[in-house]
Amino acid sequence: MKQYLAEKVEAALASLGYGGQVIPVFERPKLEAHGDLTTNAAMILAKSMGKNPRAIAREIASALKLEREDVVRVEIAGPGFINFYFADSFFTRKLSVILSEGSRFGRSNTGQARKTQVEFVSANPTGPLSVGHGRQAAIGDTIANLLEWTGHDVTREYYYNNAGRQMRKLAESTYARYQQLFNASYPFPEDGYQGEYIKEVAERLKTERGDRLTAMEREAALSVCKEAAETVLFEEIKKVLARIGVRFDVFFNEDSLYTTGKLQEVVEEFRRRGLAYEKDGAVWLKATELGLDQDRVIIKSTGEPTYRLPDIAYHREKFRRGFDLIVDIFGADHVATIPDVLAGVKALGYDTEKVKVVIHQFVTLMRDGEQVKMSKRSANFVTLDELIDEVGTDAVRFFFIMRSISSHLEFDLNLAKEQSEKNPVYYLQYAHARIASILRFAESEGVIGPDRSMLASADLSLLKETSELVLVKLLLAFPEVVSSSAESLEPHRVPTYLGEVATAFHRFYHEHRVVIPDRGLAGARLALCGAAQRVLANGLQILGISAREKM
RNA sequence: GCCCCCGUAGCUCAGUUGGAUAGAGCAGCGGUUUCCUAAACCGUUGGUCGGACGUUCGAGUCGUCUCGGGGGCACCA
Repeated sequence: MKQYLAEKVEAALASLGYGGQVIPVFERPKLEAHGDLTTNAAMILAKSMGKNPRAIAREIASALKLEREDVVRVEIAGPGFINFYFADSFFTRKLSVILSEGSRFGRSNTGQARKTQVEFVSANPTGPLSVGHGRQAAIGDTIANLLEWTGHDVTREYYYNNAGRQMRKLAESTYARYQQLFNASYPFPEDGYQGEYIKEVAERLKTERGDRLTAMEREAALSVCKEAAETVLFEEIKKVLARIGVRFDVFFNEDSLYTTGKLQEVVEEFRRRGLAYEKDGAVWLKATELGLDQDRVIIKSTGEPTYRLPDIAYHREKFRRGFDLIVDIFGADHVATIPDVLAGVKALGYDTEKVKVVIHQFVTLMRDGEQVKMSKRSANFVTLDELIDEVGTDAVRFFFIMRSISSHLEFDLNLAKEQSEKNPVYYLQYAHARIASILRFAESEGVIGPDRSMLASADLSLLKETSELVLVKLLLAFPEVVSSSAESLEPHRVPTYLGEVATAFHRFYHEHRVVIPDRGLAGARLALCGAAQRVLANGLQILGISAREKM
């Protein structure tokens, strides 16, 4: 419809001699009284022409040649908006599309099968996933879903490092806990990982290998400990991710960049371009030459790379693997590293416009109106696993997604657990279940058959009530919500929209009985119910939340 | 000192990429069920969009400054 109007308005503009000076853009007005679509083309034109916007709007409106019966009214309003009003039948007719497309309704091909990578979580296997990782997992997976729904060819990727200092510390911590099982006074490293999970790994080692590690050389034993800890922790991480419905296509090991010489290649490339130099025994990246405020070390004087070098090399690999769109999802604590990495990749000749960095803010857990203090050292550290235990997977995913990514997220544990109307997850699921119940009832009354195929043949023009039409229009907006949400990488728009759908449905349900003696109208209303259920189900699927038949 | 995010109703947050009279949920107050799920619906109270200046037909949205909260500025990741 936008397409049709755009053509007509452009033709009108051309006939008035305004051709090419403005591209008419249409949007849905906030207020229903302002029509179904509106354009501000006249106001934009007024600026460059120095004329009265309302006068131009009137010119355009009278030059419009609309032959369709779908547009019932064109109005000039406010400072110079041109508002278009469509016939109710235009909307109700399109409702059948929802039923015929079913689980595909809302999908589009705006992504044009572009090879897309979404990198998220990327936690090193040094401990259990935190609540913050949980938010990232939910955001990443939902963005990946949205990109799939808009026709991208998506790879979900997890980047991790099982080498380096942190893992060394993990090995030493595990080794110490293992030794303590035989000798309680064995010293624990000062900056070791305190968590209980380390003790569990040690116990497991004891079960599997007895005391044999105590007799081994320290380095050899450490290597066994490292491997054991890594294996156990990664299993745990994957298990928790699976609990909230997140799976990855690729686990990319940072270490592979070392063993295949990729890091060296990048350093050589920087040298060749005159962007690397040595100072104080370290290798520096001339970041100042790339527009940043200070040069950065990429290889320490010890010979070890800093995190920047592998990150740059990794991103270079992303490009080399042929991704057209690269989405990185990071927590707010990583913001500072991004400019360096992007500048480095750009210096290597890659188009960093293809990299979209999504930075999410932190999560605070609230219990009984008080903030739950979380620190890795203390005992009240809440893991993602524990959070899922407490509130369930649907609530976890919903709560992590419902706020905009750039906002701090206040996670109210009491609310998430509450099985009542206050809980926004239940509100959506209830709407879906309620519709399922209506359809079951209609079936038991013999109004529709078990396969529900007759919904598609209902006479939708019978839908004339306000609350019916409000719902119809909202349902038809779903594909646009999906595509704009995907394009802007803002998954929170989906739950916001679904909440509106649920509200519109509940209102319709409250005002009008569905299963009524008038079989024609009953059929139309059942079709509307079916369409609403479909939109809710598809939306919930994008969010990775279950759509329930009963509650 | 510098960089990033946030500041909108008592609380938690939306706000269609600069549009028309700033919205929702919760909390408060008042209503709705002989009927397909009341985990629902309706009405109502509540605002200097942190503040100042600017950009323009038009600013919650953009720019500069400022105040407050959070995060970050290593040869840690």
